[in-house]
Amino acid sequence: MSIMKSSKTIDPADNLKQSFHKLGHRFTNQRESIWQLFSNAPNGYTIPDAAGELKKKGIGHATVYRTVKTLQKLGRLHWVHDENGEHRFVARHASHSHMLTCRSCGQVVEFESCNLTLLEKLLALETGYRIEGHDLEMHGLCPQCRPSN
Amino acid sequence: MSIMKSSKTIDPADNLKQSFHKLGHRFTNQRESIWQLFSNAPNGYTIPDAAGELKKKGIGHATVYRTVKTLQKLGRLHWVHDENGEHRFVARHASHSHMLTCRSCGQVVEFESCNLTLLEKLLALETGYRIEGHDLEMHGLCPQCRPSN
DNA sequence: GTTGTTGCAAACAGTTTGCACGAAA
DNA sequence: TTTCGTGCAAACTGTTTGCAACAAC
Repeated sequence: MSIMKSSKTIDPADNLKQSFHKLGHRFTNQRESIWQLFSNAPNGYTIPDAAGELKKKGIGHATVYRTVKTLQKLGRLHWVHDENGEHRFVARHASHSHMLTCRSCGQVVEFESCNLTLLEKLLALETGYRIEGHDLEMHGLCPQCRPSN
Repeated sequence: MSIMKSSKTIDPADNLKQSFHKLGHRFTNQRESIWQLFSNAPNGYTIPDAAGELKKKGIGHATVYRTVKTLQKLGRLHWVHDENGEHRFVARHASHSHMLTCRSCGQVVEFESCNLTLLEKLLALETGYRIEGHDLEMHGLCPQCRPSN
């Protein structure tokens, strides 16, 4: 059994409309375009870069900022940290997933498994915190960027 | 045996000078002040907030930005994500550690254990990546902010 | 004395906000 | 028709850079 993304896939694109409606938001052409851009970009985009692309379609950058925030809230976008610490936003296709990124070319691989529930329980016991969640990012070099030895 | 920070503590403050020298950097009063500020702040600071504090001592904000980067490179500072996604920098007292933050008051607890080596090996096998490291953050509510039930 | 570091100011980049117009429900 | 979303521009915040004076070595 693989630990890669596979099961429990998020509602496909045509359900995006309903996701917006559930939050009381409208589903506009702009919002669909913005989601399409990220969804088709395996390495994601920083917001300024995405706004640059979307400007070609006449979408203003303020709209991009506003929509990325909403898509984050909906769990559709997830960020990873660039080399320089910038946030790059990547489409998320599973309800709980993490990202493995290549520090050289930026390629992103999504994975679902993480054995952190035990750690969360221990931390809760030792600290008294109510643990609500975790953020995990893996980084390294992808097969193409890795020295071939 | 606790999973909290305890063992393998980083060189204490008087060795900070040597850490800078190892990288060919000078150890100035400003750099010491900046480290002191973070080191004494359990919840850390965003850079603008830290710069605000340090301005009282006549330290310019450009110096704060430059020094925080260096302290990061030295492994002395580590960031956590604020509620709004801002980076808050926290002093790190162990060579490998992660942060558990309270989403309400911002309190930060440092911990060392994380059982991620197995996951890293599996991911390497499945993806062909050479895994170089991981970033893990836990978040929740601290005992003071947690509803008392 | 040499060279890296600082503070200042200015430039720059990233993000948010106000508002009249337009589009979704 | 009502209300929310959009684009534009302006304001704002965060970050970097150039440079002369200064301090660490």
